[in-house]
Amino acid sequence: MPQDATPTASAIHCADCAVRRLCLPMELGTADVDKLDRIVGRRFPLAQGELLYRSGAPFASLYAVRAGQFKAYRINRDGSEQVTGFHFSGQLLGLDAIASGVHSCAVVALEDCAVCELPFADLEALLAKMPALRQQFHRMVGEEIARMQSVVLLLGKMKARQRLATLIVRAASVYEARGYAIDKFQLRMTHEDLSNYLGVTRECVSRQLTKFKQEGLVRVAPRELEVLDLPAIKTIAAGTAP
Amino acid sequence: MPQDATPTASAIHCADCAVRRLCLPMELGTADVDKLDRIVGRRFPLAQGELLYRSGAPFASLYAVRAGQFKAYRINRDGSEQVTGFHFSGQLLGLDAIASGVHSCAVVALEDCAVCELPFADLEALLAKMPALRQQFHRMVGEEIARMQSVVLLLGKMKARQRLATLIVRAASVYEARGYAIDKFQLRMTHEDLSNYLGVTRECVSRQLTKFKQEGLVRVAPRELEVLDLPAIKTIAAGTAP
DNA sequence: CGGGTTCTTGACACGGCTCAAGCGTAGTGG
DNA sequence: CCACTACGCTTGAGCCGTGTCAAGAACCCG
Repeated sequence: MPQDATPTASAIHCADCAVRRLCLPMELGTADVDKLDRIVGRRFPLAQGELLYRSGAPFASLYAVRAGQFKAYRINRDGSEQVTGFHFSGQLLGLDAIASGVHSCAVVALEDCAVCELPFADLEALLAKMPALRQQFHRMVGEEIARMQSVVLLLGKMKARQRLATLIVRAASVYEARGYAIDKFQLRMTHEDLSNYLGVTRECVSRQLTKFKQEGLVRVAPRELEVLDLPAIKTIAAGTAP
Repeated sequence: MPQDATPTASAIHCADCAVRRLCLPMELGTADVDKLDRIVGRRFPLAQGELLYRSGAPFASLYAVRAGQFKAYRINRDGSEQVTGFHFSGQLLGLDAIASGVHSCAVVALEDCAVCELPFADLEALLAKMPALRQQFHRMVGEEIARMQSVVLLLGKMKARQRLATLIVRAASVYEARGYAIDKFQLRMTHEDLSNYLGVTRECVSRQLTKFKQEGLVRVAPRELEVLDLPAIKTIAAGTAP
């Protein structure tokens, strides 16, 4: 884990952050954002492949993603890896450790990223004083639970084709919320990670993608996906069409 | 949803509750438990099959389970049901609605149950004033997230046999934490619900249970399960043995 | 006792897993 | 600049676990 902030770190503030509308500041007033800004610890970059924290690390802080994509995963007893989610700018990382005080997941940067550290003790103290912040925090925690529930739905009920379609639809909406084009985006994760997350094999992801390609729904470039027919993919994701 | 508390409801307090060690009061001091006790709204029973709340209902309160078992489920667009979890005494229900303000799941009583209503606005106000309660609340929210993660793991990586073994192990630990025998317990849910939760078919659950029976690991009576060889089942659940 | 629900069991089909080989691209070092 | 390697992706063949469909048994409740 990197120990130092970048030289420009002190110039970055929540008030100017590109993703403040998606992050804890959300609808907070200027004064409240300032107070939040003051408890933020280090704001630092992570290079692709670097670990934000590893599984088993003691919990001290939450991390807000300012830029980039992350992968969260667990290591099972048998040594196998389970990807529990992909995380984007504006999201909070580390919520799963609040209960036990230990990070149950490891989190790794899928590209060059930037995060803000939120020492949990300070955040808790601030939550006590600021009802609006408390509401936002509970909102984000609730969103994390809702997100997990939708993953359960995906893994419990869908076939491979529908799972992949669902992932594409979600990726599109994630990029849309961040102001990017929804019809062409970069999938930073490998098929390996993708398949792990979707609960199928690498080969299966590859085959399903090939099918989508043949049906003219997507165009695939290395590490990039162009969505040609989002409505059709949405139909597949909804399960109303095969 | 029932509208009236039982005649004896006013006599019930958190301080005397059988599951206070598992619920929000946990390690709180007497004074703090009293304050929590005062914001608890209705404490009421639910008959088997009654809905605590339905999907889409506006969120106003969390519910603490005082006694009994619940099933939480979603209805997909195509009308199918997805069981998202089973809930026991001491657990908080409704956390998934904090983000959106609307319950995304419905919750139904699998047997005669009793719950305590926690108006969320009141709880929030109390959280601001009581650091210890805040900590407990965050702990329980974190546990919910961790619980969901383990479901994701189950659905994403395990075969049917391992899933069922995992469910039995968890049920045993749930009953143990509540002071019941770990080797003989009642499964209030139908195979239908069980299979739905585990992401397999009814028939598959039945077949796997039959196998366990043949191997001398369990004995099955209607709606009841006797665990004969918990260590063996734990081994299966861990994935180290088939 | 009777009617509906729940559970069991069998036969068969199919989706996805496994194993294996081949391909393309990026990065490395001579 | 071009092997050479490493890694990720694609594609195929065969098999196994589950889903599906169907029938019957057991159970529960009125």
